[in-house]
Amino acid sequence: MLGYGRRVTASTYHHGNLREALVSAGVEVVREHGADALALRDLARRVGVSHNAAYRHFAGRDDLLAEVAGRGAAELMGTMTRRLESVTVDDLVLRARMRLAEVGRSYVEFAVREPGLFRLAVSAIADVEASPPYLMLAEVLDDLVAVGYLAPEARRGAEIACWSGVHGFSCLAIDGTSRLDHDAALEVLLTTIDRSYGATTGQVASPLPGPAA
Amino acid sequence: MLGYGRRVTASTYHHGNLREALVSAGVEVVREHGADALALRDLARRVGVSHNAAYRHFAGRDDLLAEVAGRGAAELMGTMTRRLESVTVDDLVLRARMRLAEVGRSYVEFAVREPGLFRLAVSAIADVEASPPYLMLAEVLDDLVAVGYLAPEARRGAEIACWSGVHGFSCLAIDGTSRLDHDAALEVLLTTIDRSYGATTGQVASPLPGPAA
DNA sequence: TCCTCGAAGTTGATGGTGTCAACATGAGGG
DNA sequence: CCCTCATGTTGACACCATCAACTTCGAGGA
Repeated sequence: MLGYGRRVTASTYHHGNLREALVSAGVEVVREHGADALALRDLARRVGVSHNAAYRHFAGRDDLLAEVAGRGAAELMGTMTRRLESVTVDDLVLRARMRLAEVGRSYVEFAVREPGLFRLAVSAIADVEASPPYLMLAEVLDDLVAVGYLAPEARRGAEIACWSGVHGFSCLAIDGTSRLDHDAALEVLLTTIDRSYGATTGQVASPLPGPAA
Repeated sequence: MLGYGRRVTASTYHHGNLREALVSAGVEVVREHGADALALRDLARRVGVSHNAAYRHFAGRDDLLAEVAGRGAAELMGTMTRRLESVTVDDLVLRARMRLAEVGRSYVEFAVREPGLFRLAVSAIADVEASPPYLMLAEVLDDLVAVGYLAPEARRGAEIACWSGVHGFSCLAIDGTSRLDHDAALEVLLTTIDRSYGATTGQVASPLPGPAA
């Protein structure tokens, strides 16, 4: 037997599940107070184990933080994927445009909803051009070219341009003390990008439908 | 006399200049190692004063950090202003477009050159819509409308959209481990914005001149 | 069945940090 | 000339990360 599923509330010497318990406690702390507030000793206390127990499962604080960052990134991509799939429109061009906008909206909304996890996840991105958000954008942008809305000559580097826009908006919205969350501002940003891309194929910007509401 | 200009290397009991010495030491630390690495005790050591001396001039670590953030913000605005004024082109429309691009370039370049100060300065922004970068963008965008490149209907919210783009690019470029500094990517972003604004008045995007080089 | 061996958890120490409280100094105004 | 009080100092406390040495206990072989 694999030794998991230890009996509840039994204070065994061996926790049996420490690694997972620490990570999920870590996620909770980062969610509520940010990555700076994560302390190994505090986590150990919460889980009911002594300080230093964590060192049997993680090389140190940074290692645990990296694991938490992974959870955050996974959560972000999960919600983005769901939102992408929720776009159901028949017109191919409109559908592609709305998918791009929805990627941006879901990204920003996650950042605002989970600033702690968001900041940590982003700070852990090693290779920008190999990261999940980049790859998702790449797909959506390819589609935009395929349906004839974005000109192939303007395709190169579009991932970074789009990501920069929504990422910067997210940071401005959650950084510092004042919150800029005005939905209208985000729609302006998304419209700006959409208009620019339409212009590459001479299409006048028909208004982009707003959020699903 | 104002008690300043104390004699060099004289180990007086009263430093005479502690506040300034602490702040500039703080700027140096943040510049080289980031805000997280700033420790009051370390600063005191560098300045040759005992721990706790700083508490005669600052309420605590956060207070000192705020002062350093102010210095960073001032430096950022200084370089941006100089770069803005360096745009000397006769054609009014082209000049306005280049000024917008130059705001973006100088912002990103500062972030890449001084990531520690940049991050700290941005994190200290209290009211986004009253911050110096926002106000500078507002001026440039007003100009863009005045010369007939940006349509008045598309003017609203443009500060946030532009700032989001360059800010996000900056963050992606300096965050995490891998650096994305590819100049070409920034030009793509600036072109995307420029094209979008030109489209609002039906102007086809004549290529935007690259960096002064 | 028993025994051992190593993974998992514990205790303790070291050196770092921010911050409070009480004390010491000495420069400048009365 | 001396007194005052802003400016520095010393000491203490409570945290923290991390290393080293010790303890426990579960699983697998004899």
